[in-house]
Amino acid sequence: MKGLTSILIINKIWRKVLVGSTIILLADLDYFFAQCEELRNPDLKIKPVVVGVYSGRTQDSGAVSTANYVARKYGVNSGIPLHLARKRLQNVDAVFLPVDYKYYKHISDEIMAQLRSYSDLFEQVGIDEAYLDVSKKVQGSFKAAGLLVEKIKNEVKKKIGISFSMGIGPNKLVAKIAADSNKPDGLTIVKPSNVNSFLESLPVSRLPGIGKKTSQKMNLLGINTIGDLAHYDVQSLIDSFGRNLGVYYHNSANGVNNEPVHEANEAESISRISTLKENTRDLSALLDKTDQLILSIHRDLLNRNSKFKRVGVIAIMANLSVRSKSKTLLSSSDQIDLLKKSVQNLLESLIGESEMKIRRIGVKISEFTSNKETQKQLSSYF
DNA sequence: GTATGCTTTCGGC
DNA sequence: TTACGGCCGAAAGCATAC
Repeated sequence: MKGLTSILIINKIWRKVLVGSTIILLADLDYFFAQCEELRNPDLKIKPVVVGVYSGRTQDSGAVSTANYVARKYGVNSGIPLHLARKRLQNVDAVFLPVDYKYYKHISDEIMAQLRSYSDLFEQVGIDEAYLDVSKKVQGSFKAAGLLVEKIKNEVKKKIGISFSMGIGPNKLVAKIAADSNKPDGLTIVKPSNVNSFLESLPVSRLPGIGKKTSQKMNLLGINTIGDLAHYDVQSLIDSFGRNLGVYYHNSANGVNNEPVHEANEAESISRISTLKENTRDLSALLDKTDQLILSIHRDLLNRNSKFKRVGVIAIMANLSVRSKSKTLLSSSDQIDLLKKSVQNLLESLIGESEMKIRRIGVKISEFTSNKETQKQLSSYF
């Protein structure tokens, strides 16, 4: 065992000598949905562009998915109600469009293929982000990495017409924060020797995984910047946030992160959610909607040749609070009737727990097993 | 008391 | 005056087993 460890360490040192340090890129496609709309209609570029999810319940009910930077100047950001966006842009020549996911996905696929070709290891995150491990490709040189990124940016701009922001760092965490710090069309390089000075003055909320709630809690402990967090006693962090998070926060604040770049796996859950025409707590009205959602989920399930073992329903109540119910089955299944029956049971019990009417309803399945595996096991058994 | 598993909520994009 | 999507994975919260 000791011998093996030594070999691994020697291996690591050799790698360092041969290729230099690890270099990770994070590419983040700028205001992606809105930029895609500008791509197919360049006249939009000078106007505020708002891409929204329209729920169909009233004119303009829904939320903003992405807005271009012209619209953001008016306070129109992701997540705000479309009505509010209208109000903020009422005296401006603004353009409101519904999301066209298929089109955006097509553009994304082309860009991702391009990015992948420049990487040693590639990991797509969502429709608009990707990590590239380019350590070998650039021989561990941050300078070479910077030149490579300029080249990729120009090529994607020329071939596809989309801009993105890039962060370069010694690991995924630093690359991500770097990319966030200069948008749109930015490039930020953080060499290992600059990691600490780069991070220390930033607010803790810039660390992935630290949102509003956690940063408020940290502020109460006197932790405001990432530098404060980096110097805070680890054991005290563990006491406040638990072992996993405490260690994660400590390492992250010090720029330490060893997450490898790897190809994304298949999704761990499939879900659909939809806004009802009007608020209701009538079971048959809800089941009409969940049946539609189930049909779409089941199509996806068959496409990936999987079985599910867990079923859930999620309800957004009239006051926008969220309730959910889920259940693990005794065995995996791909049967739509079982799915429908499970959803009905969960829905009945959820309705029984509150007097409030429901505004949006969703269905989710998870804990998949592959049909292929099952078939293999069966055939080898017989 | 700690690990594990199940269920609900949180939060990023 | 108010206004409010549709995903996903991770974390939190809780119960049970050892």
